[in-house]
Amino acid sequence: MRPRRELPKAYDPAAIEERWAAYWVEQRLFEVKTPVGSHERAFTVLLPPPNVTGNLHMGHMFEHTESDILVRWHRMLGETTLWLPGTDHAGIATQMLVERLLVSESTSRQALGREAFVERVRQWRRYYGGAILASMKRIGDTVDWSREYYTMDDNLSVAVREAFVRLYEDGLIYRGAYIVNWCPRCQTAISDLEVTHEEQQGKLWEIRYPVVGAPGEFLTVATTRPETMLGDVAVAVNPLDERYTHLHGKTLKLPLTDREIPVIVDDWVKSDFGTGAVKVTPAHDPNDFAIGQRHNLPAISVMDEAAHMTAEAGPAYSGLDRYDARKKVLEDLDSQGLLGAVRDHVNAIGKCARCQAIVEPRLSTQWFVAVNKTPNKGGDSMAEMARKVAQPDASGKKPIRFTPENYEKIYLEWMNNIYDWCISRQLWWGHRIPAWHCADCKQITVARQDPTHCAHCGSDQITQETDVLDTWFSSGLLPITVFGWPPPPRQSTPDLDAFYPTSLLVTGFDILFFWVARMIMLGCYFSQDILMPNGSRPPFRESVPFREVYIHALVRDADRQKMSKTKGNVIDPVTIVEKYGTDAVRFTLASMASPGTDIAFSEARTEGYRAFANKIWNAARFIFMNVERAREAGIEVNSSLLGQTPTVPGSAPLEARWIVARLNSVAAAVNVALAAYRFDEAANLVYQFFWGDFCDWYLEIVKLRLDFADSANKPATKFALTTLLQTFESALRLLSPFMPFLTEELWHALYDDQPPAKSIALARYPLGAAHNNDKFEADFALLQELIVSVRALRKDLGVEEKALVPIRIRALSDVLAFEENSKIIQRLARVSGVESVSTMPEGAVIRSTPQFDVTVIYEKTIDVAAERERLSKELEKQEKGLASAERQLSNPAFLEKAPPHVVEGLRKMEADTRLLIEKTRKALADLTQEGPG
RNA sequence: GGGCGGUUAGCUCAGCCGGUUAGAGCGCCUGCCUUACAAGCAGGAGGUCGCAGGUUCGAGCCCUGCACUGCCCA
Repeated sequence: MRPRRELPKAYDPAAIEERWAAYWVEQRLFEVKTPVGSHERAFTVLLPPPNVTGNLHMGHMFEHTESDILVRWHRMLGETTLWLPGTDHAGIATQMLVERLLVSESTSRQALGREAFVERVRQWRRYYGGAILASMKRIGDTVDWSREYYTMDDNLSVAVREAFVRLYEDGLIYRGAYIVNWCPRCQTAISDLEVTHEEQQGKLWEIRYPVVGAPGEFLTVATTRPETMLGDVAVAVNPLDERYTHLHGKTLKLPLTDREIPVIVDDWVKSDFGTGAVKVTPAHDPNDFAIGQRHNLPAISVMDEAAHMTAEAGPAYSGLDRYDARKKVLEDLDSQGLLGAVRDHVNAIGKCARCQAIVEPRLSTQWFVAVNKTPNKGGDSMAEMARKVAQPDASGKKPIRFTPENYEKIYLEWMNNIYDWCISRQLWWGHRIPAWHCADCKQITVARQDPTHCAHCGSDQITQETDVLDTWFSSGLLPITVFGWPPPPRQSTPDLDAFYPTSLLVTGFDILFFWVARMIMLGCYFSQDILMPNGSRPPFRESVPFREVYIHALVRDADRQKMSKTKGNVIDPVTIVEKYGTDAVRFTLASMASPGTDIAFSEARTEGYRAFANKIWNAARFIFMNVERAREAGIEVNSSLLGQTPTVPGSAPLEARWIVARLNSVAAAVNVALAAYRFDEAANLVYQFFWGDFCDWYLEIVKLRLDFADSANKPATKFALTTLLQTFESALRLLSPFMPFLTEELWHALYDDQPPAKSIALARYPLGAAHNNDKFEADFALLQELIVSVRALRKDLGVEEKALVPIRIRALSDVLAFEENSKIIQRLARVSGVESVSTMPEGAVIRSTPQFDVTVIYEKTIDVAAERERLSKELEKQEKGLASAERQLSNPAFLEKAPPHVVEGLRKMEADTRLLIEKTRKALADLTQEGPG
């Protein structure tokens, strides 16, 4: 063993991170060949495709940190581990961005034409679309870059088309006129999920509609959107509302137009809202649309794609923007005396999630997936399948497990109320719908290959549908398409066999419905048709796209505010990474990631974890220094002894037995924590072990053993050095998933650049032994307690930091009396000599535990008042504890009902506390007697 | 309006589905440049677990109500 280089005194992440990041990619360490014929299950994770238009933000950093920790952990457990990266084409976002670019070039997509525009987007994506992928490389994500996918790749596009055609053939895709959420800025339909609702102070206007044939009589309606009245086709009232019974079946004159509209009755109308009479505009409101359907009413569109009034709105309004139209409508109504009361009214307004434009409900013809419909070929509807994933199957297990558990409920709640999914978008960028409209017979031809003739009448007057598919349609298919779907008929593909279902999906709550639910619906639906080798359908639990879903939290700023560009509180992870190092940022995020709680990202914490990295760095410097000294003394540790968790004989020094025991129990606990997605627990365990145990105690004691003098006991020195190296090497592996850069650097250095594998990420993770470590840990805890007591006594007595002082111990345990251990006490508590006595000297200032009393021999007197206060406080606490213990122990019901170990523990506590109280009282009395005042 | 979550030390959070005297990191106070580390070492202060009831031998944890707060859906 000969560490190759002197390490700089302070850890500088910038000096090593880019080098290792590049090394991991260049060496193709995390590429996975498809295992063939293996029955071992691979650990497979599909990365939620980041938006090609974006940059890495804190949310990604967090998601990737958690994913990478799990992926590295599984890989180090020896599993075939595949983390699959890629990007989706983000239809609306990308098109918006490129269109904006075109505007700056004084052109437009319309001027370019569809083909040229699409080519332009492809170009843009090639040059600028990889920002997040580049950042992923920089932060060390161990994905398999050889399998990177892009949803617009040819093979994936073919798959998307195949999926569409199959669903169409199965009767699950239809085209229909519906009210959709229309973004007048993006000029496309968007799904319900892409609309965000905001409360806003608006107004509720009352408008008087004259009753036909009853001069001077009006029916007053209330509306938040007066401009849509131009498209009214009826006024509805509740059938039970007696105020309007006399108007049932009457006709009204629609103001500002020359139309007459009927009064209809419908249960949906709430009598206590507004005036109890609601105008019905089927073309511009989803509820009105439903009423229109029920009552066979026409729908009149008074706005166009850009939310400008159409000719249908009448010559006075045609061409006006919707808000200008509102103003004018109100003015005109007012001037005709038809405007009634105006009230303030808070209403929720829908905005486009992409561009923030106010969404306009719009009647248009769109393509839908019928998620609640039984397919032609039989079997469950998509929604039924999607609900089944959360129900225990014959084996008693749920096909998909959600973490945190409550997301299962949220998921099911949505799935139970799901509507048909609008999958068409009026964009140019995306998968164009493979449907052709026939000019002659008006029928639709849907085909895998571009057709030349109508499948119904044979006409060649066919044109392709101009709409493209919702991006989520293609990303919903990813769990199967990335593995080569569609396979040849009724067969599978090697990748599907090896990797489907994937093991885990790590994602954010915000795309639970957008993406997770769609993957489940589409994944279950299509994989049911992939027959097993024996020709039967796969069991349902093998059809799900992933076995586990882990929903991570949201990263907020230090004040718990959601990060947003408009607030200007966005923390750029790359900036933070450059400042503190990737490892420190990763560790911060991991240590704060307790399930179900959002993270308030704190730079102070990151600073703390940079200090942690530095601590480990310096521990390594110390160790390497000693390896060098050992070599000079002719002691060398063979590197083949490293690489596994050390074991030590019972005859080894206490600190060696202890640190190995700690390593084992911590490693075991870390594995348990990671299995439960408790990143915070896992990180804190490693932190505590490395700093609190290894550095603060073990290293300080091991200094005693690293004696390289000629006169030294060489085998003992060599043993100490070996255990030190083994423990450190194991601890590096334990830490590696959390701090991959630092551990990679030190691991290579430890092996003098001749490590047993190309990367620590390919070494084995410490599992920890289950054997009983409690004895060594308890023995050592006693020693620690003694040392801390002496240090505290020294402070109380005002002993100078450097001074060595003798101590006296009265100990019940022989652990404290061992010759070897007294050396430890001397070094760590700066003691010149340990005297073991059977009674404590009278009047000495003493620290006591049930196990021992200790005093420091020093002439200086202590601050009597402070000491009295401390002792009194302690006594009070002890007495309180004793009282509570006595209360319980004297309660027969407690003795009868409480489990034995609790009663037992409380008895011991009671006895210990009694002893301590006695000691504390005596100390107080002595203090009063002896104290100079 | 419906649903879900949160309220524990100055701050950010744990507290393993009821069990001994409630923990951590950061911050704070005091003393130390002890040759791995001042991004450090050592010692310390700090909490009636949001409020009010209830269940229990036993409640930070379970139940009810209230207050405050966040999120999702309509």
